[in-house]
Amino acid sequence: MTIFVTMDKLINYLLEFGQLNQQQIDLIIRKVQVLELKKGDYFSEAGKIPKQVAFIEKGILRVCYYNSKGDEITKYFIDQNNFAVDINSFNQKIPSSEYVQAVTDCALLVFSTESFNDLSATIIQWDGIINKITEKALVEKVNKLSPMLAEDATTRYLNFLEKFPNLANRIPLSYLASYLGITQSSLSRIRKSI
Amino acid sequence: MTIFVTMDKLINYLLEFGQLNQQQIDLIIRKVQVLELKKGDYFSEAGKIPKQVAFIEKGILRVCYYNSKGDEITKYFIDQNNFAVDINSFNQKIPSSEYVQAVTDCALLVFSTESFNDLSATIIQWDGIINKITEKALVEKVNKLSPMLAEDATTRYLNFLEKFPNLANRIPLSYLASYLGITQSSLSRIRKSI
DNA sequence: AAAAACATTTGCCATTTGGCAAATAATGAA
DNA sequence: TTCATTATTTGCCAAATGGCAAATGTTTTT
Repeated sequence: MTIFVTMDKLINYLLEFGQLNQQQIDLIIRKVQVLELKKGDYFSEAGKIPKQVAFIEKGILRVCYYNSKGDEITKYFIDQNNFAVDINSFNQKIPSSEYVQAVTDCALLVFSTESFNDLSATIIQWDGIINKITEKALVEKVNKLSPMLAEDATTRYLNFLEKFPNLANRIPLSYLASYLGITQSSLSRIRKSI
Repeated sequence: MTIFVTMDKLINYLLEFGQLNQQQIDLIIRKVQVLELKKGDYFSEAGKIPKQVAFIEKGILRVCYYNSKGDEITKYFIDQNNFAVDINSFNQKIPSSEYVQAVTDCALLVFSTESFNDLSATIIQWDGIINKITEKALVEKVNKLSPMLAEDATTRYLNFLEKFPNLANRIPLSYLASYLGITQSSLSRIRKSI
């Protein structure tokens, strides 16, 4: 069964960062492939060179890695209507130490590296738009992570609830706990106390 | 008394991110102003639209803000040989809610917004170089912040010592404690226990 | 040098969070 | 449905960190 997916969200998103005429928009749409992931599927895996850039049309991804103690840590979640790029290795063509997993069923709009480069060569505004998008995404991550250190676990959990209201009860506790920097049991107790 | 400052570090830094011919380099050098800050001086202040971009030739800056409880929080430190830009408001021309302060005596190489725009218009590679620099700086911040949540305070302190070996004892405890997400007294105890 | 202002350490105790294992609940497979 | 697997909750106690105020140490000013 295939879900009905349009390019509208992607195009509107791109247009927030720069102008594109209809011809350019058509070109972009032709380079996109729809990829559907089931909850739990991987979009990219550690140790491989990530070769794709994706716009999340629907669903939520998480980026994670194993720390030195061997615990799996969720570095951050990426909500729909955002791009998912491996910030560490997309540019450098080095293997990633992180992997990207679907937290819920997802519909992704995927650009292969080649299409991406084609667009960069064909559409003069492309690089500028992508840079703005990347910078904005990174700034948001910094702004989200930075205050977390100064807040206690309960506050961090409440903030998460605000950002992803209907997610907290649909994902494994372990995903969320490692993102919040606490253990599963602590998160369980925090939940109870609210 | 004026300290002797050359443009070498700045130019070498820029050249890591793109090619520049001698004529372009001269142009850049002509746009730069040397600004010396004493320990404790402010480079930019909250509530104002930051109008400058600076390369830290020597010294260390910190970016900080007041949280909802009114505590002053050090968001991050910026070491010499890096650019200091207000990531939130440089592009948007909105007032910053953060301020930037010299943690040690500093020598900054400052571009006014106008010079910066001139260079952008004159040197074709300029925007690309600056984008790469900005992205790299942001990625480093994310990568530094993200694991901090998963580590205990002692580990965070030890990591800081590694990154800024000769700084920890020369700055107020409060700067460092708020960066590490703990109280002054806790940091004091952690120090003792090492 | 003395005083004042500021920064750091310490004691005491409360609160938060972790670690581990067992109990319970939820999910998925046969 | 029933069994097996996996996820979550809970109890118990230990460890980490916070809050506050007093003591001590350091720096700056007069």
